[in-house]
Amino acid sequence: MCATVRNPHTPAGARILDTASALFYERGIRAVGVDLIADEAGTTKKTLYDRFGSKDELVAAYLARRAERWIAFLTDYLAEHAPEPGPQRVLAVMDALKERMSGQDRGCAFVNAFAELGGTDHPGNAVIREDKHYMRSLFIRLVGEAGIPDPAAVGAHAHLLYEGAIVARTAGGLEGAYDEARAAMARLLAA
Amino acid sequence: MCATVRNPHTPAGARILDTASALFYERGIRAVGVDLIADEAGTTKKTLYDRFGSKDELVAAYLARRAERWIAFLTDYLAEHAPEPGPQRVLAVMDALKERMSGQDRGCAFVNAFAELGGTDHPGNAVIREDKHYMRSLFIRLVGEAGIPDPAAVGAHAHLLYEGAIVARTAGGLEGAYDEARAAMARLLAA
DNA sequence: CTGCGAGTATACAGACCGGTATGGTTATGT
DNA sequence: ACATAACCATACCGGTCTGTATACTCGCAG
Repeated sequence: MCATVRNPHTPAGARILDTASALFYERGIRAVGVDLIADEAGTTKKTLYDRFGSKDELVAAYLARRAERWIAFLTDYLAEHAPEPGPQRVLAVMDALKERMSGQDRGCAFVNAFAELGGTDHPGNAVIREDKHYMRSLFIRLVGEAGIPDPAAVGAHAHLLYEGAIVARTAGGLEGAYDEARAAMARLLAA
Repeated sequence: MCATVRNPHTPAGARILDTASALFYERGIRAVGVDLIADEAGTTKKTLYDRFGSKDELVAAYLARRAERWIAFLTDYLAEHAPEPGPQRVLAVMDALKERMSGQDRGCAFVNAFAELGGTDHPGNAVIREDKHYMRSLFIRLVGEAGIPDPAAVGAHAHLLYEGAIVARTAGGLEGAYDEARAAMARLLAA
């Protein structure tokens, strides 16, 4: 029963998802074939298709897990470094981002995926939008909890700085982008 | 003589570049094959390779011309709508962006290209960085000419809002992103 | 009139793509 | 003891990928 939905939570399935995630992020989705993924994961294409059904669904699983892990990291980071509401808690999101992205120069996985999948009916597109909307509403919530007026607008502005920083740092190669975005955010919150 | 450098400025060469540009932007670089480009341009692969040498060089030509045209559009827009230095001239960049991107929901061509080419030695990568650096220094210059203190920092902040707006609007599907970025920019310039 | 650049048309090479088929092995739980 | 899930190994399918080869036509400038 349940022929369409597979269970990827097996040792080989985990290896496949780990390998695919690294390769997709590092080289791009279309640049990585299923043969390579199976090879690098020390398994076979048969197992890959038994676990995930198709490359598209594997891509969607990659994006979904990446979003899940980033949110978990961010939540933990905020709880530890900025547990109290206030402007510092908003700025701590940028600190978390900077720490998370250190050593990763391939930018935002969701923006990159959008570049390859956008405009199609690929199952990954829903995950991409979901991530952006989550970050947007997180900023709005944090700004509101900080007692800053007009949190919908100011939170949106903070979110734009967050997104812009990732692009500027990676595609633009501008090394100070995360610090700049944090400074701009502080300025906006104080205005 | 001059075997490596071809001259793409011929009728068929122009058709190929036009067709390739539209397809690359709309569907992504790796998703579009040279056969399709030649077909849609009403010519042959032979001619494509005679004019551009390789797909990689055609991609680089696509990016270079896109940057060139955007800068020309932006320069004209500023000269017409905000000829005098001042904060309004900085904000006019966002107006130009909004007008330019109306009807185009596939985001920044350079960010998209970075998603597919980043981390390689593809000739297009230089064009990508060049564009981001141009926009960065343009913002710094405009902010400086407006007489605003610390133009290096404030210009950088404006640039981050600019980049973030494109991502939020396209990958994130957030329709008000350009207006939000303009408002945030005004707020920053006034602070 | 002749040489050349530009273009058309078609076929091919060699690799890689996503996906399927067949068949055998091992571990586990009933 | 027997089914089942998970896995490995290998071969294959039709299609597409970038890039090259061959051979022809046309217009133009020296």
